[in-house]
Amino acid sequence: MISHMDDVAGLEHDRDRLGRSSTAERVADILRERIAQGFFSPGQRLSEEAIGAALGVSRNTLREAFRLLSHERLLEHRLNRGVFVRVLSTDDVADLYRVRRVIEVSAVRHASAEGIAAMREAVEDGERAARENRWREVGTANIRYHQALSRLNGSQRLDDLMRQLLAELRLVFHVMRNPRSFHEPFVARNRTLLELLAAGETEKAERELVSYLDDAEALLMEAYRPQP
Amino acid sequence: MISHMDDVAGLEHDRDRLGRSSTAERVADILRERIAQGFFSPGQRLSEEAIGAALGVSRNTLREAFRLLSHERLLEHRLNRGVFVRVLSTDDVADLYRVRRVIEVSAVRHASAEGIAAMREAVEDGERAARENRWREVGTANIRYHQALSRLNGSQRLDDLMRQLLAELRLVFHVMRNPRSFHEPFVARNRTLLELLAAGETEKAERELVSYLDDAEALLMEAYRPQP
DNA sequence: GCATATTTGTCCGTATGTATA
DNA sequence: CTATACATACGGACAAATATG
Repeated sequence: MISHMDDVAGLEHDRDRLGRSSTAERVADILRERIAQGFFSPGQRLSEEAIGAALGVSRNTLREAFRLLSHERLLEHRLNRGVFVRVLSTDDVADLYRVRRVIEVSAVRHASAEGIAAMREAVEDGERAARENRWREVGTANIRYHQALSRLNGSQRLDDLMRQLLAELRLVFHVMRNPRSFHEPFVARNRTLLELLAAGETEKAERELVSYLDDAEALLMEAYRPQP
Repeated sequence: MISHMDDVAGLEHDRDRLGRSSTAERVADILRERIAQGFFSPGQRLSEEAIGAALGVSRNTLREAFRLLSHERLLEHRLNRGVFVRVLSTDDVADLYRVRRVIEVSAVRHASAEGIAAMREAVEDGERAARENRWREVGTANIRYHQALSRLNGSQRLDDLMRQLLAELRLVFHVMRNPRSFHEPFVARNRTLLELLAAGETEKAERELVSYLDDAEALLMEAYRPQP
């Protein structure tokens, strides 16, 4: 019943969630979640027919959902070939970290008390999850931490960009076979950066952040070597 | 003949341009250009039927083009109401300038010889156009100048963001009744910033840039007062 | 407030073009 | 080179929402 012929990555479980605002957006929400959680792997082709049937929507509607996700760079649209889950190149990863440096370094210079409080919550959630060996939640808290950091800029558009950017990076995180070794070092460094900001040590914080991002990028690149 | 019943803002003139890659993208290119040049005004509703007929494409294809432009924030999609040319609020303008400050200030810190050369070309084009009172081209050169500045960051994603951001700002530029008074002061300031960068005066350049953007924003806000 | 006309949202069937085995 | 599978694009249909009188 759960896995009959038309089922695609368990999509039929989401079928009942179709009932609110715009159909295409709801389909996009479902697919976005599936991609983030790794049910669809980078490079995999998403068939219009199979997914449309599994979700019970027409191909026209599904194509609109594909468009949405293509513009978030989670899917890649190749003309007359179909849509594929995005495969990030090492150049893509490098570019994502260039953008992170620009946004997050700027955020450090706009630090405010309320903003820092939101970061503190994320740090503590991460520390708690780490103590209990829930490494996936450590990763989630880490993303929340960097979103809170980005929010110091006070710009909705930069928040959106950051959210999209971190969603893209999750495509890469799935290649890390050992989530603990990837997340563990940054639990303490999130705390370090936070306390530097709280103490008003802007320049030290900026240096720590740049080194933090350099190290994270290097770690990711190392694990990502095999791919093109 | 030029203006018969089905004609919408002269769209039929673009009909022969339909012949290359993906139809929806080509339609989006045409509409994007029309919006940038002010043929469609902010707040105006774009009828699926009228434009589809004018361009000779089906509603499904046109809707895909609308999606593309909605995600570039040039169009706004209201459920069951249709798509409208985006109307920027003063908050939107403020946010756009916040993003510009982050990206362009960061760019100043990444200045390189080749990048500065591209900026110099744009400056000289602008100065030439200003001497010959071609104020619209002054505006175009100014946009090229800031794109070249942004490119100093060395990030494709930031370039894309900047391009989109400047396209959004053009929605606002159309409310300026006197393009000369808006563009003229910045011809000289573009030159000033360029020479500071070329001389390696990074800190002075950063201060000049921030003051530049503050002034531009204030000027725009002033002209934009009436709207919500 | 009601009834009608218009427009969008969604789906379907089909013909054509394109890539790949 | 042929065959197959698939995406692209069209046109028509109907329901639902909205605008208009």
